Amino acid sequence: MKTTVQQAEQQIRNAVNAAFNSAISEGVLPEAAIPDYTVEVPNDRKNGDFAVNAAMMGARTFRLAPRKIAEELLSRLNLDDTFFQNVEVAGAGFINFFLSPSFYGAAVAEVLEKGDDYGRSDAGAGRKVMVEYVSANPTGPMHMGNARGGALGDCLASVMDAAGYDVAREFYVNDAGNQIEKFGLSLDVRYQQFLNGEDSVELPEDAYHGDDIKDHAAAFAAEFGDKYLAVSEEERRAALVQFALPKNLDKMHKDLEKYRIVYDRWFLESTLHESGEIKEIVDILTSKGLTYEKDGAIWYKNAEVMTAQLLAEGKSQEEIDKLELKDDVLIRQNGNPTYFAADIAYHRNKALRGFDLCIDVWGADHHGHVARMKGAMDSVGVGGEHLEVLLVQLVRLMRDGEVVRMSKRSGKAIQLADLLDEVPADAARFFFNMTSATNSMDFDLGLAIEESSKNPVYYVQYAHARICSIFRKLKEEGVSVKAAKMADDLIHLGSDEEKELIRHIAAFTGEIVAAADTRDPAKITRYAIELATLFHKFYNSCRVICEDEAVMAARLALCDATRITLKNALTLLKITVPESM
RNA sequence: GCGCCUGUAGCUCAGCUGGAUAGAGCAUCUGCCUUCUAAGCAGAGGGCCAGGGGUUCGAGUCCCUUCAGGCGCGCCA
Repeated sequence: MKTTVQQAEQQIRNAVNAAFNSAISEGVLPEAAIPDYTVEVPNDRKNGDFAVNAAMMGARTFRLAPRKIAEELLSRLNLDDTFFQNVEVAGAGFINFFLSPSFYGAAVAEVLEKGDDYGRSDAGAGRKVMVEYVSANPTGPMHMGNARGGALGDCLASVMDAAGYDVAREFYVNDAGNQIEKFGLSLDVRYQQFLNGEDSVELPEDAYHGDDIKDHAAAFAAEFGDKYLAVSEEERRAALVQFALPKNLDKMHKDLEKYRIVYDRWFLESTLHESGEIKEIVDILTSKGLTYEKDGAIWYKNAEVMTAQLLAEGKSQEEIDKLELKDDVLIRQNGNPTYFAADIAYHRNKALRGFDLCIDVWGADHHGHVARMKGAMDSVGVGGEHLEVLLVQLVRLMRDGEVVRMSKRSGKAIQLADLLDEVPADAARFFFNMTSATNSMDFDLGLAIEESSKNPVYYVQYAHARICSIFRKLKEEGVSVKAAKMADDLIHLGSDEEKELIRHIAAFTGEIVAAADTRDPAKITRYAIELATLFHKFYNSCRVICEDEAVMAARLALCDATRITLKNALTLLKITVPESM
């Protein structure tokens, strides 16, 4: 079912196309294809509610001045039975359309009718999409980058769901491989240091230096004493990992839940090792002649694959040479598969589960792996075009105007949990979702904590609470108003403030689709802010509770439509919608 | 050196597949509560859209180039 805005746009296209056809058949315009024009919303309302650039686009093919074409079209435009009451030619040849009251009534009625479903559409046509995000290393606590990636991935998943995709949320747990060995080693050293003193063993530079490791070791020692000093190093480390890893994962679950992120599935990397899927990857690549042995390791011919791909894309050999493409190790000299090998297996696994599209949210520092991952997916026969990587630029944490380093290993990192202790989840999610992922951002911790009441999230929530307050007051006073739900009842919504508010409300569905298409859920955050602004303006200029019952009924309907839209937008972002503040 | 991202108001950021006079919040200043929530509204100041070329009816937006900043180029993940 088309939204009111879509109907309006369709009406414009029908009228313009019909005008073109009759102008051509009358011989006023030469025989030619109708140009590919756009229907857009002008910045300045003086230029109409919608504008069409067809005359300019057609100037060349019709060999006529845009203005002249526009005039000819204008005289042939039929606006009967449309949402438009007026058209004009302006500027370089724009054809500007002005909405009639029927549109505003229809738009509000649409919201009231759809309620909680308002904003949802079937634009995504049920395509199966997986959004994988955060996927933080379980060897330590989550940091600010995870907080941003989490907000982005989670809201993107919601937005795509609302846009009609069949969405699954997933967390990839790196519970195997090198970093787990390093985790075990670090725990082991701390365990020995705890029992035998700081100087008994030295913690290697590249091990995990965070306090969380010490805490785990101490807890382990408290439970098992020095029992594990007697067993083999291998056994000791395995026991330590088995002790600490579930605790970390449990903490991650809890922290993310506090952040309102709940996954459909936590996918364990270890299952890929156990199932033999990683070995399968190596076998497939080997059977295609894409591996070789060197220095006791098995390598993947990334350079060869990438070169072929880039040549096919039209790149010159010279340009490709400059990239200095390198091959990658799949199986290390020690027999352990690399992260890369496991990751290929994981992405193949996703594709085989039937997802049409897999969106990975990665930190921007991983961008160098995007192309080779897609290439590798092609190589194992699951099509790299099904993978889309969303790179989130890094968050720079500021405190008192100074940059705080975010190294997980420094032990001084600000963790997601710390953030959520100080900043409400509403504010954190909203803040991280105001800036598009392509932009790096500064998160001023002091500002977020001390001045959180200045956060725009309150501004938006306040608009909602204000509306609820109006309805509450009516109820308290026992005033009953005949519901204005039909477009005809809403004819009284005629002020500029009312019309602007309605136009913005009417754009909600399209905004969600745009946010899904561009993978930019921050659009919805900004949409909500704008919606709140327009409501506050309306509220200050138009009294809702007033003498004229018909006006009051119409304005209450508009308030309700605004409330519904605000609620749906914030709910999409998993931000609470208070009824009073 | 090569690659990715970024450069718009004092600060943080919008600006949809190129459209008409470049926008908002914060900050600064001035007004508005005896009537629905002042966590609000109205108004003011503040800009060679980093610089330079090009493409066309038209460029903040597309292409080339220079400069500046961030990130990455491991048998790390």
